[in-house]
Amino acid sequence: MTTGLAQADLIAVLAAVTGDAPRVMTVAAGEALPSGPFTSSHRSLQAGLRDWIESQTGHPVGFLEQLYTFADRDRGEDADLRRISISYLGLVREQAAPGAGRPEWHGWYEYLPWEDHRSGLPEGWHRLIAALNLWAASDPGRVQRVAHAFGLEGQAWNEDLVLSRYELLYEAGLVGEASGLIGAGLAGAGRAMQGDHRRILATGIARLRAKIKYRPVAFELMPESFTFLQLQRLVEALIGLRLHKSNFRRQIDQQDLIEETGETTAESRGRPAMLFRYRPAVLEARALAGTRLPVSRG
Amino acid sequence: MTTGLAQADLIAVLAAVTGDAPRVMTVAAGEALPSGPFTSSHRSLQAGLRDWIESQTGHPVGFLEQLYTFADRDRGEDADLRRISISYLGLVREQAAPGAGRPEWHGWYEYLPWEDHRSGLPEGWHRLIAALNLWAASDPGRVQRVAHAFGLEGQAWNEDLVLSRYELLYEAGLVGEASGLIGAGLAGAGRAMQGDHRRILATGIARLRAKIKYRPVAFELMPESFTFLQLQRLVEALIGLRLHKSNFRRQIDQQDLIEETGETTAESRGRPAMLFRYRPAVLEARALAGTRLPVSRG
DNA sequence: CCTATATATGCTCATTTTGAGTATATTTTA
DNA sequence: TAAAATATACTCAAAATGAGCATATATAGG
Repeated sequence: MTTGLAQADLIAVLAAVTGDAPRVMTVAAGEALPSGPFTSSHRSLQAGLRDWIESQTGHPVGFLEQLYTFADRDRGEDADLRRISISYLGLVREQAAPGAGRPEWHGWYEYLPWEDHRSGLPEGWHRLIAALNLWAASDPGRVQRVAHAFGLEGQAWNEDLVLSRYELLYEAGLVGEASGLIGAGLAGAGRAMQGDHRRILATGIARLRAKIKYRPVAFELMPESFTFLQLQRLVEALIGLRLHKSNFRRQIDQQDLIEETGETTAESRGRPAMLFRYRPAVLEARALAGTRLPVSRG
Repeated sequence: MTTGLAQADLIAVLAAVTGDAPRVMTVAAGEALPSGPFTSSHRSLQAGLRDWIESQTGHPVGFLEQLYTFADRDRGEDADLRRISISYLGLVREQAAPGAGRPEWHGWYEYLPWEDHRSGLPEGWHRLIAALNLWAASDPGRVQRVAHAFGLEGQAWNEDLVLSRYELLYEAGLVGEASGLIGAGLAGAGRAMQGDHRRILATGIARLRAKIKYRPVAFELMPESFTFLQLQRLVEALIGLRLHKSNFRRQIDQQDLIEETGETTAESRGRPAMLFRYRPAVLEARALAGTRLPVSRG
């Protein structure tokens, strides 16, 4: 056919953070991302998805951004009618699930355990790398790509390369979806999802990790008031790395992103921490990092 | 309807640079971006678009990346069947157009003249800003947004905010599309395009300007060998700003992105410049800028 | 009450990166 | 041969970053 008719779906990567566990909203007992047909009952994609998410989670979506549109033939069952999936990344302040449990939240490192480096190398890392290296050994190009994506052979671990890593594992047949068996596969290779949902999750995490460096998106996931350490733990959860405490502090308050509420926490032992709130007015006014280019003045 | 059936189109922002003029491929006498229905004769979106572009331009597309998927109701003529447009950004090394002229290349600042600050403030700038301010005056929020997007009132010009600026001009009714009249509008407000094509162009330019800061995409637009100044002029054309010559040099060769070919140019007067070539091998190996976060070692 | 421990917050300092400008080299043109 | 034009190389202050240490204020246990 040449008409361009297609079946259009929406699919969402909805992220929230509880304590130090980043989570993603799932359906089908944790084996799929929420999705559904794109109906014309809403003005726009964005507005429709927003309403739908709010009805599901019971809470407004602070941040919602289009991720990617997939339309590969092998995604469709019907050979004539193509399936187009438009994916979105949304950030919500997590709450107790409404209706006691329908949309389930799962820790996203269940699905991508090799992405969490907060406590050194994750469980199953060495076996996973060994298997990857075995697959790569025959081809110098593969060895190069694996070393780059996973930070081997003296190269630094780059937390943004989430999608490259997933794709390499997929090519190597090390994630369940590749063999068509959900839940199969190596220890350390994580839990599988239906179709290409885990790939979409990887895309969402990659986008979020990249974005957090130049846009204050972390605040979309925080409660109204919070301590510095809570903010740091949240960012660490998202990027899967530990941060340097006082340098993180310095960076945040140099940017004038937050202000004291005047109150302090009474929790835990140790000196009580000051509480801060986000200053959204600043967001628009700021130059937002921006240039790496040596712009000329005058 | 609730089936999610839709009419799917592809639309491309194809960019090239000639001398110091950035260009975009157009059809319909420069009033539209090239587009067409998405047919199932190709394995994937990307592959299909790539073939199509190569047949049109006669040259391979080096870089091709999905931009955004639009599906607003007001884009469709038929109320029942939604129209989904999947837009792409592609970079090509410009050549003489094949078939003597069918796909026309137009300088992209024809459409967005307020974006070119290489020679100070562009023509018509003051009238445009005056008109914007008039529109904004009634609402402090608008004043704030305009000042931020256009770098007024002490705020710095941020070359990445291409889309915000176009959207403000649209809201203010200062671009032709807003009134339904192509070619109408204020001097300095640029040439209009059909439908939302100019908005898609703005999206593409914004993406390219952002990307060039952390990915060596400029080389996709350069010839095989080139001088430092040619490279600088190309980057300046894309971001619409002048760069500091020796700092630009330093930045480029600190990154080991290029190497000498051993030859020099004989053109023009003055000392001949060394010729360089891009070292693509490095691309994969490099850490690619990355972190602005204070990652902790050990 | 005093001390050990835990957490929060502040400070220092060497190193690297950036911004801006100046100096030298090699060519063409008058 | 001098002047103009372009290319390439240095210099240096300011700002940002990375790493660690110091001080403040709480709790817990004796």
